Amino acid sequence: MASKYFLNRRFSLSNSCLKPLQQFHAHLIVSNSHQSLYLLTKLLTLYCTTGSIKHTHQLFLTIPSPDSFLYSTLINSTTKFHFPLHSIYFYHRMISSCVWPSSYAFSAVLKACAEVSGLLLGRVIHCHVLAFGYGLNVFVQAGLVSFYAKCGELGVARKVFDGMLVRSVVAWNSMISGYEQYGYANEAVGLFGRMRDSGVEFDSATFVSVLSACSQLGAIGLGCWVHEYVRNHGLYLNVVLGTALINMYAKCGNVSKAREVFDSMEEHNVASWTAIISGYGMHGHGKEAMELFKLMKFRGPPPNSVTFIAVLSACAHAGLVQQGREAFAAMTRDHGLVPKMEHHVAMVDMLGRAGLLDEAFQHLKDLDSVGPAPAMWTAMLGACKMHKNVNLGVQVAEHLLAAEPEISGHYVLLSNIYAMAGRTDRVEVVRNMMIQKGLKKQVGYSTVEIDQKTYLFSMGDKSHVETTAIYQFLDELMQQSRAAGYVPVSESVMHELEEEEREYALRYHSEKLAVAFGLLKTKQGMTITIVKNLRMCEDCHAALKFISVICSREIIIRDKLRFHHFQNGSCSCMDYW
DNA sequence: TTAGGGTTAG
Repeated sequence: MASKYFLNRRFSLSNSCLKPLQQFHAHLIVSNSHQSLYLLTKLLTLYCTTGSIKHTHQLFLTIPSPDSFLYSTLINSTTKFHFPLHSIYFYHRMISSCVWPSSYAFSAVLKACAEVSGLLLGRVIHCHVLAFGYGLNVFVQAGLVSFYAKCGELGVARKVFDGMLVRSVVAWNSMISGYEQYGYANEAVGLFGRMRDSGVEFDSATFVSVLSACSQLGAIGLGCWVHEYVRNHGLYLNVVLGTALINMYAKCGNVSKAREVFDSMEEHNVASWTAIISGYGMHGHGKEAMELFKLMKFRGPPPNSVTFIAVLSACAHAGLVQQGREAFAAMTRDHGLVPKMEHHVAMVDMLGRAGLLDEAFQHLKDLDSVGPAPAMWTAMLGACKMHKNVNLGVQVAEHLLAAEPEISGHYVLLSNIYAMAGRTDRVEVVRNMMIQKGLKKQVGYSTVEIDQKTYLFSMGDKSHVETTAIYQFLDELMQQSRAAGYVPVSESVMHELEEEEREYALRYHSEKLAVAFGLLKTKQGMTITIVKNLRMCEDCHAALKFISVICSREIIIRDKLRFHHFQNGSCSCMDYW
């Protein structure tokens, strides 16, 4: 319903804008001005602005000898209004008509290539850049850096970037953003450090990418530095920068700071609303997430598909099943949004976590006609493990292993389920299957940030210079924990491939090492924040409750799915994860 | 004599 409304609206908007343009065009012909390339260029741009590529193209075909400027403007406009294929077509027309391209044409067509992920085409255009002598043009070079970075060719992007004699802020931003977008957050932060040293002035786009990198790393120290800089230099907190800050604070463990930023922003859009709802959700604050969602419906922009993923996920992590069901129904009923696979995954996850395994399974089976995605089976399998339903778990795992036989995580989950049921014979079978297929358990790692520097630990890691002190301190902590009543949860390591690794693995999981290091390196009373790439294991979850009491510290762990705040012997997730 | 490259939520 809603999309139909927007379609009609767009259609009528185009129509109402087109008429005066057509009148203007008619006027040009009547007054014999239709030979003026200047006026025709203007008219082409305006047609493009209305979204009517058909009229733009038709007008172009009537122009006998377009010049370089007209082509550049046309390529630029078609790219700007998201007709990348037309942009590439007009570029081709220009080259084959032997019109000498300007540097402007290259910036624009490279952007169009990036939009369609046309790596091969972009490479050809890179050759043209060199052939036409624009290899050292600052704008074209920045365009190339941006193009290669967006296509994930970070090495090539970096080569062009390093070869620049003058590096504009946009070139720096493109390179930093490329690293961040492809998950190389450390490289993004590192390059930002070099940018600081080089004396180039940052702008809000620099900070948006750096803040996203901080979010990935849990690097709140650097994130706060950026926030301070923005405040001290009077940079306007636009909606994009504000959203990046909300996301950074939420993902670095400080959701109340995220809320402060949200409240201080002059303008909110659907992304900023979604960011704060999602932030509350990942910390298990479902009530606050739903209150904001209510407020959004009352005075914000209409929620979109991403907003509903955040809402359903917030309900899942807080056990708000009824509200989740209602939101799922409202999605189509009130907002005309068709649930995508991600929404179904969130529903299965929510119902499964709440122990409503039959309903979750039914939701999954109802999608049989379209074929439920592996992610739905994964959510279902996770729920079976959580609620110790071995029979259903095995049934679900069979589907999942048939669909994705190469994902080691599925085998690990299944072996956990067998281990819980005491079926060590089956654990062994699953383990052998993994060995036969040459699959290895995904390596878990945890990071902790101290004085704006991020330290990474993996299981049994001994690469750190202070390894001896860290292990000694961790052993002391575990000893004190045991004296206080902690019992190791050995199930958590049943999936380790080698027998002798188990005891060792349990004692020196990456999150325990990162916590020990964090405690050693920070002052008493300071909160420790750890980021883990996988879900945290049950044993570490149990141990950290004790450690939070022994050290009188708040310990925050962000795992693959959500946040855990350990304080005074309990966790904010209430063991509901 | 008209114009450019970079940035948010899952």
